[in-house]
Amino acid sequence: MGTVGIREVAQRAGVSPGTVSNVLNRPERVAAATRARVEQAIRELGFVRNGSAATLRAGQSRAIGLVVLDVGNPFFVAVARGVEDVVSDRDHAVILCNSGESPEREARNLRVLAEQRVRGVLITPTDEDLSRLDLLRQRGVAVVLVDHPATGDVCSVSVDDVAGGDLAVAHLLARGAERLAYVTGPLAIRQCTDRRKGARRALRAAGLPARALEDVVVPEMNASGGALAAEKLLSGELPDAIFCANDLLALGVLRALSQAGVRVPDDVSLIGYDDIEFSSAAAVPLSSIRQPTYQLGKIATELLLDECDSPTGHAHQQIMFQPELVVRESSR
Amino acid sequence: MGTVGIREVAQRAGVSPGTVSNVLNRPERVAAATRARVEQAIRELGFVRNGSAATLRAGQSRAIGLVVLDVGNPFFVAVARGVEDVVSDRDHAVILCNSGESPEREARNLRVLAEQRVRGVLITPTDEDLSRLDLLRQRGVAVVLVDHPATGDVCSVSVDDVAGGDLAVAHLLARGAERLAYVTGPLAIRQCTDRRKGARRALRAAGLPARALEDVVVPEMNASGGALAAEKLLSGELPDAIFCANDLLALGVLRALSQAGVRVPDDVSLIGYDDIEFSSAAAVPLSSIRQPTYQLGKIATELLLDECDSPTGHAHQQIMFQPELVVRESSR
DNA sequence: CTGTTAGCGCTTTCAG
DNA sequence: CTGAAAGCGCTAACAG
Repeated sequence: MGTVGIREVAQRAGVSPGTVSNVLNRPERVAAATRARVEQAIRELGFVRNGSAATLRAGQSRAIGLVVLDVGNPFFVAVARGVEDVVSDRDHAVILCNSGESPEREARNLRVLAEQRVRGVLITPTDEDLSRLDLLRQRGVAVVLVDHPATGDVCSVSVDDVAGGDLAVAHLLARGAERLAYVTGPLAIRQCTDRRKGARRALRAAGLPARALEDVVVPEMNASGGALAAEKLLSGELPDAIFCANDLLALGVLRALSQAGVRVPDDVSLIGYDDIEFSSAAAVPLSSIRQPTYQLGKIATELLLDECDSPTGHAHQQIMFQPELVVRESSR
Repeated sequence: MGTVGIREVAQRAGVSPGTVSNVLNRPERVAAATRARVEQAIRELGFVRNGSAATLRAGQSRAIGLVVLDVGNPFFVAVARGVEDVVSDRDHAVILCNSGESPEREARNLRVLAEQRVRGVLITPTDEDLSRLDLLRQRGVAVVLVDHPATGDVCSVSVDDVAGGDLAVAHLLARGAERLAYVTGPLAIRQCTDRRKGARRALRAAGLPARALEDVVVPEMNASGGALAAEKLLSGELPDAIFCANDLLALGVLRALSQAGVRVPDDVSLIGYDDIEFSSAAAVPLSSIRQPTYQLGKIATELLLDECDSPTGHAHQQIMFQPELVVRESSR
């Protein structure tokens, strides 16, 4: 396998390696005729630029990292689309990493991204401990928090989860629920605790005690987790209404309840969170809290690239969107 | 930002750069005491190895590429999980790329992967034209086709789509359907044509002419595509049964039909393909054709890494799984 | 507008 | 078991 480098191309086109590099990176600085010769040589030789060499030279690559909690969750897929669209406009690449809600995997992912010398990282952290990010930031890698509000010297783009939890539970209460359950993933996940905080606020506003809302914690925020939660609920006295920390959980709850002969919303009301596409198509169309997912990814990426491009004259900002209640059959 | 390289670590630990490299890559060849000193220096300095430099030196990176048709499709997400699990066991990384069913984006993705000097590529091609892959293969990059049967000198792992199409339509016919529709994405996509081939085989076996199955082609294999197909179907006389080339399409069809007041399965039977998790939770639980998705990713990756590890003593093989019919409400 | 050149940080022989 | 040194392929600065 003859190594085809910039040297060989240069030789074939009768120019110097520097000129080939210019054709690749700043074509406008090369005379049209020379450029054409070089481009032909590139084609004939099947030359493909060595990205590692370029990255090594430049000190950083033309890529950013995106670390999400669950690639299997359509919520994050939608965010990723927003990221992808902005990034490819600017001729960068996205390295998509999945932490699977595990801090250890998150740390591994961050190390790989650091090794790859990405320009920046978009991340939905697995927990409150942001010290893992310092590894990156100290090295001059820009970081933007996605779906996680920041407090200080870092950009973030998020949605008001307290408001969302409030919205969801206020709605259930308005429909007459008195005993509620909150089905959630690990409480180390910020989204989970914030949504609960909002739920409790709604309870207080209605004059109900916090114990009117029972927590059902499961290890994974997916349909299996939901099924597990439903089992727990079925083993006791069913509540009037169930608020799930995301739609995947709600879908799992819905299925398990139906199989047990419990009717939604007649026997129990149900509301999810995220308003993923599948929710409206569920056996019982699911009420949910909608978030501007694509926007989340888009804005976060713009913030990140802005920080990369002018590390000095960049003011960190925390952007927070408001969620929206979507009422469907499951809580009607 | 003080650049912390292997040099600085070496200096601090009082050893040579070569020794630090050995600690990183072949720790067993370094005396325990020396190793401990080096590891401490690494920690104290917050050293992170420069992956580009290592890749440049090695000629290839410890990463493989995975190019899928649609990251938004749970089918590919499941495949990706299989890939991820094998790869991380072997201390490699996955670069996930989305072609979005577009040959142009596929070509772009492949170029990036070539530039990154990945060891190998797993790909579900957008069309029959595999020449785009030669760019890689000529450069010694191993390639395995995923969900796409190969014919010759390349590995592939796939599921028998002709059998799947046959299974689906034979089932619909057995339930008494006489006029059918096939809702599909672009026929350039192999899966789409193979499933149709199987469908027609079932028709023949039942003594029906090929025209008993009307094609409804939409540009994208997702829920919007399905809605579009439903519109077309509603503008004419509805068939007895609808076979969709994947579950996302079927879900879209289901929703659009329901909104138009058409009842499934009473007015029209419906079956999808892939048996994604959401299908069983749909408004009308969806019949579908199940494929061993996780296995697909797992086996493909094992084949790929095998080829990478012994490029010479590697025999290409084409593995084909059989799909399975799953009957639910939508065609009962 | 084009050529020359000096590394980017790491790994890997080859000596010691 | 450890050190010295060459070079992977590319780019950017400077000279012509």
